[in-house]
Amino acid sequence: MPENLTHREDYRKEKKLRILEAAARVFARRGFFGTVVADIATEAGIGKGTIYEYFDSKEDLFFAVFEWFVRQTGAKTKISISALKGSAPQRLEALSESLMGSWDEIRDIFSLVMEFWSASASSETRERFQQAFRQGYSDFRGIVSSLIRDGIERREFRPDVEAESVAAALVGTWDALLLQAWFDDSFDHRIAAKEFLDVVLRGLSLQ
Amino acid sequence: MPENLTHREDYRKEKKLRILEAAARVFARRGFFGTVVADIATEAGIGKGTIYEYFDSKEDLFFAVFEWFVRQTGAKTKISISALKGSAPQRLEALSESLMGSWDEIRDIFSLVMEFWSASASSETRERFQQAFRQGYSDFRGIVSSLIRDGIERREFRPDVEAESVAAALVGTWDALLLQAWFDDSFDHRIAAKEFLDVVLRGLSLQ
Amino acid sequence: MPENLTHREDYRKEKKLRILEAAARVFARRGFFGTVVADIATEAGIGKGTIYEYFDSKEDLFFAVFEWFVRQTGAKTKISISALKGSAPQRLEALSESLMGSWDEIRDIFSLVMEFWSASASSETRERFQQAFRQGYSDFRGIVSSLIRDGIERREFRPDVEAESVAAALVGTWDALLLQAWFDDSFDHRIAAKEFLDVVLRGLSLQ
Amino acid sequence: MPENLTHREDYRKEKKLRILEAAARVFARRGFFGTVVADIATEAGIGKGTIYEYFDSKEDLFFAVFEWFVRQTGAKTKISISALKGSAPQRLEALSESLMGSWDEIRDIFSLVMEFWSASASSETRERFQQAFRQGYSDFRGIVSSLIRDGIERREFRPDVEAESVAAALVGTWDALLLQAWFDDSFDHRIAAKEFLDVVLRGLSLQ
DNA sequence: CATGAATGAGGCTTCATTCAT
DNA sequence: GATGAATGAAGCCTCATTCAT
Repeated sequence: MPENLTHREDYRKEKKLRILEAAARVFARRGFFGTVVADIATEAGIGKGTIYEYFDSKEDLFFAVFEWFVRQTGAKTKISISALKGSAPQRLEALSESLMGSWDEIRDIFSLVMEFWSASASSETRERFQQAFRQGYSDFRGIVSSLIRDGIERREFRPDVEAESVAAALVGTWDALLLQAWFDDSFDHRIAAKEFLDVVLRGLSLQ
Repeated sequence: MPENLTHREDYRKEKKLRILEAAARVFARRGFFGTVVADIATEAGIGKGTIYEYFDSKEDLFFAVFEWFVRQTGAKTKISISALKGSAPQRLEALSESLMGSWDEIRDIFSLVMEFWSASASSETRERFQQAFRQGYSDFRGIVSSLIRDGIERREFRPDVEAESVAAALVGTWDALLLQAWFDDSFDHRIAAKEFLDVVLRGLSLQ
Repeated sequence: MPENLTHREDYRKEKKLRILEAAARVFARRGFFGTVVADIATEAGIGKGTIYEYFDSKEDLFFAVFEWFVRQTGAKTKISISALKGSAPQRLEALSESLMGSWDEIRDIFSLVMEFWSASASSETRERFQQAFRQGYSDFRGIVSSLIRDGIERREFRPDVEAESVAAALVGTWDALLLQAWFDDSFDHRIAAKEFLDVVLRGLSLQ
Repeated sequence: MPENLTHREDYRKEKKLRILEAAARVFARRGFFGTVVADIATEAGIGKGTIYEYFDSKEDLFFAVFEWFVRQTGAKTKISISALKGSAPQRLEALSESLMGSWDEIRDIFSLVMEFWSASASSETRERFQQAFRQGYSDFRGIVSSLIRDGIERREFRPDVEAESVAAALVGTWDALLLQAWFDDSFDHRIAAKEFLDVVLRGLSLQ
């Protein structure tokens, strides 16, 4: 019986994931308000009613997609960051390149991020989303600032650098460069990131 | 009669502006989809139908707000930039402070910007909005990069600096810092901007 | 003063007629429900509000157009009929040709007739219109049947002919032939009327 | 599963028909523009939204009613005509009586026909309806004219009769007699048709 | 568990009519 | 008298959600 339950749970979990993936695609394509629940069902190859067996509402599903997406992205980022080697500047460069390089993956879901932002700007879920964003940005800022502090301790960066501020700005820069790439195909965010980080690293350096 | 016509036209133009302002407030508060046309009418203190005497549709009104907003912001920015004096680094600092300082004004309309982004992420108006954003970013990038090139020519910045890339990144950074401030009250974007620009200017400097 | 009043009345009467004519054109073009009062004003080259100085409502105007049209058509028909000369068969033929021949004039207002019919099929004015139609048809039937009775008395038609029935049918035939011509350009109602009347006259004749 | 599908399809088809019938009643009662979609739903005993599960729009439903009605009427007429026996004159008399006799059935849907005419006189569907009318009239004309040609061949009618013209006129006469009966209760279309056909048949006869 | 038929609240938009100028 | 700006009732349609099968 426990095994049975487990099987059933596995089944549900897998199905839930299928719906999640389908929903992510449709939301990214059409936006939250532009998306019709029936479309998600069609995309997932199931009946309309089935979605409500797994999620309470369209909004609930939307937020589940959001959380799933954030968790996924966060996990990937943490893994790639923890794998970084070398000096602080080298690690920052590697991080930047990793972020900018994942563009091809990110571009498909950037529309989704825009939707999350949008949802955070309106509707009652505003607070819910804002908090999640706050958290996500904060986590990332923390990682980068600890990396910078590490550099300061190792005497790779100037001691009077405000790690928190620089981290916040850098995170923002990367985000905004991806944004510019998103709505402007001709914009090369990789070069911009590389050149800019060069300047920043020089500014951080002891000399 | 020409005078009469002029009067009428003035009247209509002014009324259109009043509706625009009311719409901007409501759209900022509730988002495009969260906004009900009746709310805009109430906010403007007029009847529902009157809006349709001045705008073809809710979407039309929304885009009109957008264009009006972009035009306004763009004009203000250009004026404040043209007024900048001093060396290139000084001008960049002044620009940064000016942007970050206008936060109190901007914060009220940032929600509106989010809405425009949102609208650009979905629906058929996507292209319309994306292009406007592209243009806006591109304009601003151009201003900042010419400022940097100016600095290079004046030997205030290193000659091997990629003005375009740095400009794109800086513009993005400011944008993203405002964004972080927008959804995180405890985040001090002014300090972050100041500290970060310090680093960047040091990185740009000849030494 | 009486002269003054007369002038004013003349002015009003003429203006009313201008509105009537404009309304007839627009109603014929777009139908009652498809017509927007503003269009009539534009067509008449006046302001929207002015119409309500001369007519109580859109429906009132519509009915006024109808009555004006019926009066006009009726008057014309009576005149042309009273001018008919010759034997009863000859007068029927002349009448038929006159009716069918006025097609080029009628075709432009047939849409209007359709609208009147339509209005009679729906809305509260149903009864109003139905009665007018009844009256119009009845008048015309009366004219034709008296013409036929005249023929019977003159021994040009068989004595056992039911004048009323034949008149009703003939009137209907002409009406329906014009209708067919109206929605089928390739249909030649003149030939059909002529050939058919030939048969009918032969059927009415003593031999 | 195929059986299941068939069941579902049957169910939908039947439901669609129920809506069609309800819509026909309401449209006949109130006209196209006078009809509110909610009324149809009430008449059909279903919810407003359900109608849109089966028809794309009010106009679509209206045209579906029209087609259904035309198909039904056409089918009935063809059947009754093919069942006619006897000489050509006898068959024409039988046809006339059959048409005039079905008045009690027709009267309830004549309002509907008026609505179709109305719809054909306005809006973009004009062409759609006009063509259907053209077709219907043309079909009927064809049937009657072949009946007449048959009579000519059998030497029951004069050889110089223009079958097409007479057919067109006869069809029109019947139509118009029903029309007169529709808006004038006191008008006896049966007698008029009988008496008139007498005259026409006499006119068609060899003597 | 899965489904899709049914629903009705709610939103955008139209337009006849009014009325201040 | 003439005008057109203003209005709000009313209608079509969408779509998230429910629920019987």
